[in-house]
Amino acid sequence: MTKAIYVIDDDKDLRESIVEILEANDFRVNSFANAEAALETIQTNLPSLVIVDNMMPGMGGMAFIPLLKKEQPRVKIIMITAFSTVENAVSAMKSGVDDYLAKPFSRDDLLATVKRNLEELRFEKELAGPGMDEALACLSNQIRRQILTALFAKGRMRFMDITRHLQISDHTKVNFHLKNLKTNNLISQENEKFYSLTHQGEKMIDCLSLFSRKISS
Amino acid sequence: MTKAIYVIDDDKDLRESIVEILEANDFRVNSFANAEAALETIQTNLPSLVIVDNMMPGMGGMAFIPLLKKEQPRVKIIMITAFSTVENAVSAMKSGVDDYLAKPFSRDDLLATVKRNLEELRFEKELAGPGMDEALACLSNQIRRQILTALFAKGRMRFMDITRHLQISDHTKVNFHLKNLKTNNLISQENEKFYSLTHQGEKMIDCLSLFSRKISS
DNA sequence: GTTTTATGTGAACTGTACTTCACAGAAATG
DNA sequence: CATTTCTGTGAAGTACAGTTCACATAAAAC
Repeated sequence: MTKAIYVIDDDKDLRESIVEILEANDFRVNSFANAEAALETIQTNLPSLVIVDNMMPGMGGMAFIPLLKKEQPRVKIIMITAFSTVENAVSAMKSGVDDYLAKPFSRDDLLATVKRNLEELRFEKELAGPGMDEALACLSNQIRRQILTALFAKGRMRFMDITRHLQISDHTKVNFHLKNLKTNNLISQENEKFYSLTHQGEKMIDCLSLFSRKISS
Repeated sequence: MTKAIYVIDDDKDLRESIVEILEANDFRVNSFANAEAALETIQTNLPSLVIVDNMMPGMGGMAFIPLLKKEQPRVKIIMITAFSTVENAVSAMKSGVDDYLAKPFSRDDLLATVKRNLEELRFEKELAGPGMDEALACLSNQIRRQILTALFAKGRMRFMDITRHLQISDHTKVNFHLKNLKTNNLISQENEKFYSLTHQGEKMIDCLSLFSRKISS
């Protein structure tokens, strides 16, 4: 379920040639002759990337960007500029333009720019994902990491075994962190007794080990 | 700078044969005929692993363990048991014994057990390291991750560019997280203007990307 | 040169993570 | 059966992370 690319340009020839190039590379494209038309469709079909000419009759590209961002904040915007001048580049950057295509541009320029921005978007989405906050916060506690490594080494342990292994006098503290780990699906409890790592938990051990190597190197 | 292994056994023959095996494998070994002698030395030369017989005249292995743990909480303890009975195994586990060697044991038994426990220790130390807490806590915030990915994509950005890119209205919030990232050496600021990723920061991007793949898989 | 934008600092406030304490039923142990 | 150990829950308190607000100075724009 890849999201759409919008192409917005009043120049029919250029617009159709862009659409043709993108569709030949299996992108899903919607094209519009002006910004107003694009805004009408945006509610029903959110784009992940927009290619827009900054010089257009009616609403120009610059006026269009804030409205677009309001509907789809994470969209990537590529602006087509007639002359690659410094002034509009700076002001457009401030409005949230992510990339430029200076006319004239080649087929390869277009494809490279589009692909690069889509890749950036994928990357940003990946790292902003909702699970990341919880997972990293869960691992950012030393006691919880110690529980994970203990379970990794011993395989399965009972509650008080873990508590003693960590040399923690207050067992309720351990219980707190165990619940946290269980909530995050890193450990599981069998028969109301033995705690052990889940598959997710084992993967986190991998991550942590790689992590510490990166940090110390 | 590898830490020492203590061998504590009143049986002179067994003790010396253990020492010989370990030293032949390049371990640094201190040997003692009784627990009291070991405790005298422990202050000046902290062991990372202790092999102790549980049946000894004077202080037995069981009484020795809490005193040992008090001095060196993270030490790994391997207990030599005459008969591998269930009862003392359970009670010793509760005292913090990490592993057993049931008499008689082979040279390979000994070496495998020692190596396994030292490896466990190294692993635990690695993941409990002081830098891990801060690094993971730093990355557990979505805004900070977004800053990192933005800097990764754009290379270098000014303060307000970052703020706008994240669509955050309150710039002081961004400043807060920037300071945090700077404190953790993930980003740096050149010429009082441009922020960019440090080498550490780039490595964290790697980690995060691997991390998200592990989580979603 | 006046105004706006950029880039911050420090204090107050808020919410969340973590700890500690008091208690309590189930299980094991003697 | 009495007692200790195991395994928890829930409330209260504490520390820290994160937010928001008020303000301030330097640079840029007009």
